[in-house]
Amino acid sequence: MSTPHSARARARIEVTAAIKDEARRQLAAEGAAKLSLRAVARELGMVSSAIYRYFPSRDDLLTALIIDAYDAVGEAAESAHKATAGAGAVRRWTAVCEAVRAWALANPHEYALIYGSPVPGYVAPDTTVPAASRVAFVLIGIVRDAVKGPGVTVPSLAVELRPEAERLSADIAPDLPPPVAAALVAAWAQLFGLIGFELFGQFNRVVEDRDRFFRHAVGQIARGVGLPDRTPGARG
Amino acid sequence: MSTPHSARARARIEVTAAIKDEARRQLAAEGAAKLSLRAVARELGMVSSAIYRYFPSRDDLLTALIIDAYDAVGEAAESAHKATAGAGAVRRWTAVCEAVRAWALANPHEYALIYGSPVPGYVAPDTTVPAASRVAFVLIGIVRDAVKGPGVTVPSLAVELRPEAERLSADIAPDLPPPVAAALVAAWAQLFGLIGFELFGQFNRVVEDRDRFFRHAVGQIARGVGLPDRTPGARG
DNA sequence: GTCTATAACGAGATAGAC
DNA sequence: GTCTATCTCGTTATAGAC
Repeated sequence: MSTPHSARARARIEVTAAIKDEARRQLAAEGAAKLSLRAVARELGMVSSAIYRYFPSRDDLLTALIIDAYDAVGEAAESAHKATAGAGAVRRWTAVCEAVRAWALANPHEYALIYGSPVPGYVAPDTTVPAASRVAFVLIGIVRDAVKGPGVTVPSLAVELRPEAERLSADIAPDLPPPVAAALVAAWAQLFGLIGFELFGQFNRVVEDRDRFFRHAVGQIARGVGLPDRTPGARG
Repeated sequence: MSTPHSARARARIEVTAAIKDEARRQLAAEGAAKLSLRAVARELGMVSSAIYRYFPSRDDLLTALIIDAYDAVGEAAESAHKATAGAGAVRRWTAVCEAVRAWALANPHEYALIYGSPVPGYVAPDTTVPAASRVAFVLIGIVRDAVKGPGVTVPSLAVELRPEAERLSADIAPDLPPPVAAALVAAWAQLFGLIGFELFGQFNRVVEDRDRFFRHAVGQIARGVGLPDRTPGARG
């Protein structure tokens, strides 16, 4: 019960990967709404009932694809974050945003799966939350580091938003001043507004030099959060 | 050729509206990808081929729904714009953004149809462009008016984005300074980032007081475009 | 001319018997 | 795991009612 086990385990991993790959192909071709276990099985030359050994339901396959997608963007963001260690806050912010955008442009259908319209009849389970939070955590990390140093401008905050800002700060980043936490959450949403508009065609016939436009826009967003253009003593 | 024509015309309008209503119901239930002419016809008690007298193809029905949705948000935005005539620029901006958000919350499936993931296999024809531009035109109008008066802060603009900003200004609003035009396009995308995140569930367990959060965030965005908090001599 | 109904095509999904 | 009978779909051709 030693080799058979590991051989079986290896086979299982391979088949699972093949199923997900084929499912991603269908995602691109037909959309998440029409993802069908039968079609995946057919394309893989297996019988439909065999798939259920790997994914108990269509929704479970969808969930796996969603988690994979969130992990992929998250990893792209984390890589850019590590690669710019020591740079100024706005530069790091921009690099991370550009990494997220680059991933989105390279994987538009997976982007649509996680940040686009909800799939009818599907509700994402809580298991997706950790993967879904990775990009946000990277952005929080950048701001957290910047707040430790000088040059951060705490944005203004209307009194009526104070309670919400304090709750946000306590929930997601206790070391951030509430106005910064609130601005950061808004910035996070705005970043994906830019990416979504480009990806889903709203920028067609409007924005042409999209690389530069994006870089400029996310820089503006970063300054809106209060990040300093240059951190004194930092490289970059 | 007087009464028979108008009676027929009236019937035609009614049937067309019934088809679209039923199609919208299916949009909400199954998503745009699964919108089916046959199902619409069945639910309406007509035979599938009869629908073709009203919509030459499934894609044409989709296009009609898309144009209707764009027109509906556009009208909501235009109403809010008119209702705040004479008020300060940030206040008008906020009112228009809130009207768009309110429409989106009230019509989530139609919002997803126009601002969410593209429908697989469907490409929107150029006929959708005028309706799709209405919200943007309202936002442009607010900024245009503000620029005529005092208090507008022209945002900074990196040299590398100058050509694109000048092109944008020339294309969409020749009377806006290029940095303002560029900031406005970014703001436009960011607005829908906020709405999309709320609607598509990214704010679940994150933002609670969403009305106030949204109002605050779009105010920040408006200031990023350079709009003055108060226009001297203006009501509001 | 305008509409509805019948029937059919080719393609694909699905359920169940075996 | 396979096969078949029965569904769905978009779309078209055709015939007839108003």
